[in-house]
Amino acid sequence: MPGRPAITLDRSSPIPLYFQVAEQFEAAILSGAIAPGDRIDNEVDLARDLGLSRPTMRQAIQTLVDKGMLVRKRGVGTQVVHGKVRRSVELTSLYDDLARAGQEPRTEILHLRRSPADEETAQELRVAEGAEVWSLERLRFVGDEPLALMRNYLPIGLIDLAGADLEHHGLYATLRRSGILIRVARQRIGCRRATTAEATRLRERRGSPLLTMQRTAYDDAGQAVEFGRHAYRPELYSFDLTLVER
Amino acid sequence: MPGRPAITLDRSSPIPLYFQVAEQFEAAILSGAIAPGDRIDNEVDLARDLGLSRPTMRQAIQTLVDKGMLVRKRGVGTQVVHGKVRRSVELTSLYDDLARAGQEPRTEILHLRRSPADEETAQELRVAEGAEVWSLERLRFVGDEPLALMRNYLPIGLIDLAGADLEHHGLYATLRRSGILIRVARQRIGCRRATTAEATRLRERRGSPLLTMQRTAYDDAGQAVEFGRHAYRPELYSFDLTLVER
DNA sequence: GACCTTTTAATGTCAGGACAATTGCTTGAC
DNA sequence: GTCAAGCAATTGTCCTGACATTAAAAGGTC
Repeated sequence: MPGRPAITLDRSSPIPLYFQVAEQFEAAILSGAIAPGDRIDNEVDLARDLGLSRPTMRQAIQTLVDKGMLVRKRGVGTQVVHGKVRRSVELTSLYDDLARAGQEPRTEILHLRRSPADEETAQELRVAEGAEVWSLERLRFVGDEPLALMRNYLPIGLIDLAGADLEHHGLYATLRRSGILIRVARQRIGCRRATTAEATRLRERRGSPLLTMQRTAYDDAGQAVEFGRHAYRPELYSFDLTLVER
Repeated sequence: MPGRPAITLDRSSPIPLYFQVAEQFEAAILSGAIAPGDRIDNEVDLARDLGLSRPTMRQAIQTLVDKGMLVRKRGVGTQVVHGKVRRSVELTSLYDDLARAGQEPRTEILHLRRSPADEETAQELRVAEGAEVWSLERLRFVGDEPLALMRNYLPIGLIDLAGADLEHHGLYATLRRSGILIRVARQRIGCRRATTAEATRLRERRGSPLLTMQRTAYDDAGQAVEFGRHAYRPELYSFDLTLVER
């Protein structure tokens, strides 16, 4: 029946206070210290007891509401949502995802070269059709099984991929280390039959269903940074997402 | 070069001020009155000119940032994101989606009955295995083409589906009208071959790839109110989503 | 001209307060 | 006993103010 976890604040830390509070609430929820369905204490009391202002406390709770872990009801209170919280689709690469899950991913670079952009790629990256772009094709494994075939296109001049260690760090981590921060991405998830070439690479039969994802990512200047066409083996991969009504 | 659209505020309206501002900014962006890449005026000036406080103005901008339409950069400003804003995955039903797109959807109810919950359904809805739940199966058309086969399971007692007009209103609208508000939903998107029964219903060949979506929806009390297993024809449907880094 | 420092401008964080709106419960009348 | 009015609890909205942090631009020095 704890209406709140034990929370310690470090005011000298550069980590924002609302974030510290949110983190510790999240840990308490994930560990089960606060059970699903439990009501947490009201904002005013929490703020007073922690020595915070109410807006700061509200901001902490809001971040968890946005994550789908808490639900607020005016006149009632704030509750922990039922149902285990699956990881939602995030702005991270598959490599990061797998590494976090401890699955030991491995990447094989099939090719990395400069080539003219096809029509769709040019449109997504906002370059002229036929203009040169980086073209990267990779095959990702979990253990010995091929998992995904990934084709990425990046505008030239943004980054020099030739020297990047793409086998060990993932595309997004490579971009981050070059100071390129992805802020917005638009994805389209679909499904189609494997081509012969895809089937060979992924060790599937020709015509097997593949889960596909197209993504265009934009940096914090709103510029298109990456366009990708990926294909996943559906027995090994799916997209989990949490939707929250505002 | 407009740093802002013309904004009118109605302080007597029950619609929150921050929402009024966000709506009008959104309209200006969608209409192209503010072009992608344009920087909008800074928060302080906007707040002053509109006669609002800065937190309110910030809240307005934040809602659009959350939607992926704007990007903020500390020390720099706030910009309109490039790339047309596709509809993101929202907490609405397919019926709502299609109706909004003016596609004239049509729904055929294949069956609506009470039946014992299988293991997965029972777990998702948090009822005992074998307990009775509503079982609803529908086939959705766009024009003459079957688009999706939808199987939904709802706990009994929450709502009486027997009298609902599911052919014309969609499941979520029906729930809304009964005072049940969906606040959080978890989805898993995948892909597999069609079974014979599915292929017949969807006018596909047996073994054709189908896009699948599993969803569990929770109301504002955190209770599971719906579990669904849907299958879509991949030539006619895909999932678009916008991801935003927080 | 290249490089470092300072300035400036913008968003990020936080405080404290006030009132509104909604909900659920209690109390009272019938 | 039942129903409705009132009340208390809780989140929603909005205000004013302050300082911190970051990034780009401007300026000065070598």
